[in-house]
Amino acid sequence: MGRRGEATRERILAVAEAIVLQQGYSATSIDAVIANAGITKSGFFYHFKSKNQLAKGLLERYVRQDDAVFSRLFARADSLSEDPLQRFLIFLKLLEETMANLESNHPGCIVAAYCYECEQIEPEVLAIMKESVLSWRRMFTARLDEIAALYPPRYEVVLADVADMATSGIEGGIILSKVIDDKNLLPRQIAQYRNYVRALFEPAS
Amino acid sequence: MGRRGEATRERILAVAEAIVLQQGYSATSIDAVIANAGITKSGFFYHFKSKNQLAKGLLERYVRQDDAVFSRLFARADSLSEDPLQRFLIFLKLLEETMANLESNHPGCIVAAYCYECEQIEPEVLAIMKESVLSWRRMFTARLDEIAALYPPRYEVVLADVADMATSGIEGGIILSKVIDDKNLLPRQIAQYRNYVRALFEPAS
DNA sequence: TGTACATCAGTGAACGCGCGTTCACTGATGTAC
DNA sequence: TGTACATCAGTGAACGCGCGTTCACTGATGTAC
Repeated sequence: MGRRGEATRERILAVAEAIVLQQGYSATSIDAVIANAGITKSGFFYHFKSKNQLAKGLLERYVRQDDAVFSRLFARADSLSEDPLQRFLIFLKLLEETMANLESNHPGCIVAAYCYECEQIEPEVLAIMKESVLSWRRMFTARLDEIAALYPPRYEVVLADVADMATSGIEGGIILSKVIDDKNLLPRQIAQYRNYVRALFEPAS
Repeated sequence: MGRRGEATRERILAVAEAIVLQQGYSATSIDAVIANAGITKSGFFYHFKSKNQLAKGLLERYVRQDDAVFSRLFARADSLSEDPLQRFLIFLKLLEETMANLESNHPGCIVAAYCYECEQIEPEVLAIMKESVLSWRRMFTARLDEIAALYPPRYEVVLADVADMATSGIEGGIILSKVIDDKNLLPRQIAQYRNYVRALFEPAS
């Protein structure tokens, strides 16, 4: 695998992702992908042995980009405060702003798209989805552990559940914002989650 | 439209819903539906003029059943308390229990499934989806309005956003519970939302 | 630096299967008189 | 109550198109000597 065809592969993935998020994986024909990528069908099969390998490539790319955004925002938040609660709240604010600054609706999450077509997706790819969700849980839980050590939570909660609520709220927010076509809905949902984190941990003044 | 074929129509819808929630709408072939429903292809087209009419029928049926569950739980909650906040909290507890008592994972939401295949769905059906989400918003907002009139919220919030968070949390919870295959995740997410409502409105003791 | 060969990054044509839809039909049930 | 007709609730066969995949090929780029 040299580096000559990398640009073509990336173009295929970018084009395919946009189609998958609007048509679903099953309804995304290779013909539609190659038409938009400016390549022939055999060219496609040079880069991906099968359509399910495309599915795998799309997921890996999505998760990688997602992780990059989270890392960037957490790094920025960490540079602005020493307090774990403030760091997390700043992160959520930055995430909210990032989502608010998208030119249009969030295009969607590959994990959620595949989730509703799971029998079309190979077990190997489903396993990657599961691992991704669990890694998001670990990432948020680690932050919440630090917070809870300093600020005892207002209610008895399992911190993994509070962590999942971030992912869950984003997934749900994306769906609602797509369905009612309101690009502000997702950032507003993130703001609600931020309120919850404040309410849980912020000491009564 | 007599009542003789009603049972067949319902059987088609029930069978199709299960397939759609696991394969997606596009990958749900009429062949698969009729095989499970024990009917011929022409029999199918007697009940539904096209595949997209099946999509419409599935959505209408799903929303009707969903509304029935919400109405039932709200009626039960209303019978147990006079206080609007307590009523809403009881409703959420009942919803949590209902979801926890499902024998396995929540099978999924038709609105969410269609949302990620929106270009395969006719505009008329997409409009019904939007209207459904907005009706859920109205239903929850009405409750929250009553609550906020009695209990001033802890933070400045738009009540419609708090209302959306219920729907959003359910949609997100369904996705996560399917992806990591944990049927407890959805009820636990509802419990988190309940915590948020408490934290927002419950007066400090 | 030139040549020989290997690999990379594709092309073009063909395949067989499954899909949604149509059409002419039919037996069972309901309705009018 | 019996008969004539209409509608209901389907059946069975055929259709054409689009799909994912394969195969034999090819020109451009890289590597060894």
